[in-house]
Amino acid sequence: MAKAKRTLKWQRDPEGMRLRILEAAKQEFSAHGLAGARVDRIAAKAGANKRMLYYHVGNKDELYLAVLEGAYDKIRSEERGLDLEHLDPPEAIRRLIEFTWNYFLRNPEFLSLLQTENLARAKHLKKSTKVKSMHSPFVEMIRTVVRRGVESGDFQVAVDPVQLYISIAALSFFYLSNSATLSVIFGRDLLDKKAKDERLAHMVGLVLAALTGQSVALFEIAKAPKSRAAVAQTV
Amino acid sequence: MAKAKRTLKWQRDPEGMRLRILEAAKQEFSAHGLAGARVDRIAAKAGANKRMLYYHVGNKDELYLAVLEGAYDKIRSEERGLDLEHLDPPEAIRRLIEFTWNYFLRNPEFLSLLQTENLARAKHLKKSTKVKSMHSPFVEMIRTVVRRGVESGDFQVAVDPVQLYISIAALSFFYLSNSATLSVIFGRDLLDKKAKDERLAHMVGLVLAALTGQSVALFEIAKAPKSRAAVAQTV
DNA sequence: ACAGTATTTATCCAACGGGTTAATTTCTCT
DNA sequence: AGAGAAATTAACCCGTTGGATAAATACTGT
Repeated sequence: MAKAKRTLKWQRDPEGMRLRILEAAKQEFSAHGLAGARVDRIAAKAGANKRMLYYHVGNKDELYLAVLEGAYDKIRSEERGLDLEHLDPPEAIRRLIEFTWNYFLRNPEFLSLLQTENLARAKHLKKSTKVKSMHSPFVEMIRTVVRRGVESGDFQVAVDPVQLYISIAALSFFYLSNSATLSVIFGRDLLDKKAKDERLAHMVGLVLAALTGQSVALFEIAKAPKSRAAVAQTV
Repeated sequence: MAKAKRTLKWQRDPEGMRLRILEAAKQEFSAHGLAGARVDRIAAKAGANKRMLYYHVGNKDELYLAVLEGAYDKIRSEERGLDLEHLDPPEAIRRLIEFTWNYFLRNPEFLSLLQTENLARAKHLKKSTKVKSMHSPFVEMIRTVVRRGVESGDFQVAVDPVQLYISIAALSFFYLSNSATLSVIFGRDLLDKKAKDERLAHMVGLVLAALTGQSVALFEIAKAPKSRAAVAQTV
């Protein structure tokens, strides 16, 4: 009460409101998909009136696209922060895998949004001029890392960087985005600490072994799960 | 007109009707997700009345679960048909990757259904007693293949079969389920013949190189896309 | 201080969509 | 044949939902 002015019925804050709306929309769309998302819930979550969504962003579809573009924007900008140029090739690849894995872990909504958009066959993304111009810097990074690796003799073969990029993303993405069904099927929790550590070790080991021809130390960890079975538990 | 009896208003065909409903539901759910699916459209597609869905299967959720269970049922039964016991380890792994890839290609609805279910955090699958008992036979298959490979010296290291299974699935799954957004981002069609051939070659090469320590012939194809790559395939 | 504009609230509504009710038609068994 | 059960149709119900309209309230510059 005793704060600055006295509490008015409401204050203006267009920028803040827009951000809160987009954040709420991100939550809602990633939790329920496009069709399952409820405009009213987004409004409520943003502490706003439903009319505000239309006023500040647009209708449901525009809202969704804005969220999607924001998500791409965010990952691309983080990707740019990671420079692999000065690392030796195997270390650069390891770093890349770790970044991808951790980014997905820290931003589960990103995974959900991509799933949702792919379910829609990228119908919305195709309309976005924004996203099409945001190339991932990774592909070129990988290209030079691979070239350096081959030249130095660290890597036994030159892979197509796009394929490698997709594979690295795939190994993390699928594990995390499908962890719910996989956990049911395998009857164990794929998201507990130990399982996650093992997964990261496995991925790094797999990719580096393929590139260098030598199985990496970390790969071995996954190898002999001394079989008090890796489990830990689910549901 | 001049057929068998004369055309009655309608014939009875409970089993056929049930199948048509489930098939239509599979299409609808995989195309639009759970929330996006329309019960009326399923009925129309099945050449039936909406009431029939409820009569033969149940409400929307039950319909969805039946479809999901059917999808798992199908892949598990095909998996069982694949026996890798008599192949030498590297060949068995290659076979496994090819099967997975081709199955996903031939059954795109399976991918969509899994995405949908994971978006729902496997809420429905958890309720299915059926699916929980249908363990994939792959894990045990892989375990013995890996053991044989290590013993014979073909493989340089013993991987955890669950991790390997997930990785093999991941490499195909992600590429296909996310091909829509990836195609937009890379500005090229990941689903044309050439791209698919290269992808399969890359996956086989990656996994086998990791296991054996030697880069496989096929791996090279991806590198220098001379592309008349292996394969035979699909769709 | 006040006029004009930007921001927010309070209601409303028409279409949609899942599900239900009740009547109708075909089949089967005796 | 014909009665009872099974399968199918047709019509309706009603809460939900995206979106729109109009009025109120807070700012801004002059």
